[in-house]
Amino acid sequence: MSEQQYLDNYDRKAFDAPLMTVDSVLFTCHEGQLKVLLVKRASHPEIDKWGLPGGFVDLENDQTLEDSVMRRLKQKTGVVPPYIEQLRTYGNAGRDKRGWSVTVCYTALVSYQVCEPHIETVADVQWLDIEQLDQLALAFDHRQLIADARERLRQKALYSIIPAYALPELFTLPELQQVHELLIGKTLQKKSFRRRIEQAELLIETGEKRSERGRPATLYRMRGEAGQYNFVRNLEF
Amino acid sequence: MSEQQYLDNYDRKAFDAPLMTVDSVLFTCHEGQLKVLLVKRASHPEIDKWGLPGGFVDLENDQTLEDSVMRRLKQKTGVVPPYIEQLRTYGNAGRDKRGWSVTVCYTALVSYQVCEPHIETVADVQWLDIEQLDQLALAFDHRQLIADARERLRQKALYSIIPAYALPELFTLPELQQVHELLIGKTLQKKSFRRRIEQAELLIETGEKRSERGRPATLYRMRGEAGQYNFVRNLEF
DNA sequence: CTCCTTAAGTGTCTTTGTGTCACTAAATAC
DNA sequence: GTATTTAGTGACACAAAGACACTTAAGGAG
Repeated sequence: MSEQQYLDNYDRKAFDAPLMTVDSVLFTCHEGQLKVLLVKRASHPEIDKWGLPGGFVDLENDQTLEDSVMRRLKQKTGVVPPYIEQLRTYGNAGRDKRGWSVTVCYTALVSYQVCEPHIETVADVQWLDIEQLDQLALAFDHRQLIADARERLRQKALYSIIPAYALPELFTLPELQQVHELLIGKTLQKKSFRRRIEQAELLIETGEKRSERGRPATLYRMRGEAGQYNFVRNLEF
Repeated sequence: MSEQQYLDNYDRKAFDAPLMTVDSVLFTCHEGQLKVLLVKRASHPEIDKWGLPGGFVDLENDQTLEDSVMRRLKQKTGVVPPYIEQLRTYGNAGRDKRGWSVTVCYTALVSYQVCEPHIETVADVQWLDIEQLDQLALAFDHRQLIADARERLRQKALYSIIPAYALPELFTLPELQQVHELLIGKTLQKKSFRRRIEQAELLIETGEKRSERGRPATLYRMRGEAGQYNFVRNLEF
C-alpha cells in the first residue's frame, strides 16, 4: 500500500484519543501582590468552580497549540500577553471525570493595567491574590498547575528578568525588584539587584521619572532581547 | 442537569480531537560521541524513515503519559532509563500528514552499556552519532525535537550533573567532564569542573580505580539527590 | 631499574560578580 | 529650614570560576 492510499483510508476516529485541552496560568503584579487569573466555569463538569483560562483545542480554528492559547487569553483579558511560555503537559486517566485527558499548560505574564478595562466588564473573570488560593475550590488539577507555574517563575526570577513582563511597559527598578521579591519569597539587596541588571544592559532608561513620596525613580523599558538573557549566576535563595 | 447526568451522556467522540502521541529523545555517550536512539518506522506514514521511539498513547494500558513513555522506551532498549524528563509538547495541524497532531516529547538519558545487549538483537533500532544526523532523513518534525532536546541538555550541563545519567553507574570524573564538553561544545577547565562537584558533594567515591594508559582514575557513583542539585553559578559558555 | 609518555589530580593566583551596609541624593510635608 | 521617605551609590568582603603550572601514578621501551 502506498502512503497516499494509507492516508486516503485513514480514520482519525478509529482509536480513542485523550481529551485535549490547553490551559494557562496568567500572573500579574498589582499593589504589591502577585495575582493569578481565574475563570468561573460556566459548564459541566466542575461547573461554577473557578479554574484556569483554557479549553479544548479547536482543530478548525487553531493551527497550532499557541494559537489556541493566545486566542483564549485574548478572549478573557482583551489582549495577548507579552510573555507566554509552555510550562508542561499533564495527562492521565483521572484528572478529568470525562476520562483520559491531556492539557498543555502555559505560563503567561501581563501587566495589570493593560487588562483592567476588559476584566472589569465581566463577572466570570477575576484576578485572585495568590495568597488567597487556599480558600477557593479549584477545578480539576488546576491548583497543581498554578503551583508548578509559580515554582518555575520563581526559578526564572533567580536568573532572568522575565518577571518584568508582569509590569507595565514603563517601570522602575524598585518595582521590578518587588516583583522578584514576591516570586522568590525573600527580600533582595537593592545594590546587587540593580548592579546585575545594569551590567547586563537589559533595560533602557527613558529619561522620565516617577515620584510619590520620596525621591523620584527612573522609568525603564525592557530591551527586546532582555527576555532571552540569563545571568550566569543565580541570586541566593 | 446534574453533573452525573452530564457525564452519563458525555460523548468523547463528539468533537474531533488531535492525534495524541508521546516521543522521547534518548541520548547516551559512547566512545567519546554523543548518540541518540532512532527507530526505523515499520508502518505508514513516513514508513522506512528513522524517527524517535514513541507512538500513540494507549488509553487502555497507560494510566499516565509517563507510563506511556516508559513502556515504549523499555520496549526498544530493554530497560527504563534512569533519567526521563518532559521536554515540551509540539502540536499543530501540519506536523503529521494524518492531520492535527500533538506529541508530548521527553528527554531521556541512559548508559550505552546497559542497553547494548538488547539493541544488538534488533535491526530496527540504532544509536546514531549526533554528528551524523544531517545525513539522515527523519520522520515528522523529529529533527527539531532532537535539536531542542540537545539544547535543553546543553543548558543543564552548565548548571547540573544531569549528563551523568548518560554514563554507567560507576564512572570517572574525566569521563563525566567529557560528556559535559560534548554537550556544551567547548572544553572545560579540569580544575573548575572537579572543584564544583567536590564542593557540592554530589558523588560518592567507590574506592576503586580504573586505568588504561596513564594514572588510574577514581570511580564515582552519583548520590541519589545529585540529580536535583543545581549549581548557583553556570559554567561559562 | 630508569626514563619517557600519558593521563589524573592539585596548588594557587586572578577574575568576576554577589552580599552587606553605610552613605548620599532628591523629592514632599510641616 | 528640618524631618521623613524613598532612590540610588561607594566600597569592601566573600564565594566560586578561569587559568595554568605543577605533582602523582600508572604502563612501556630500553
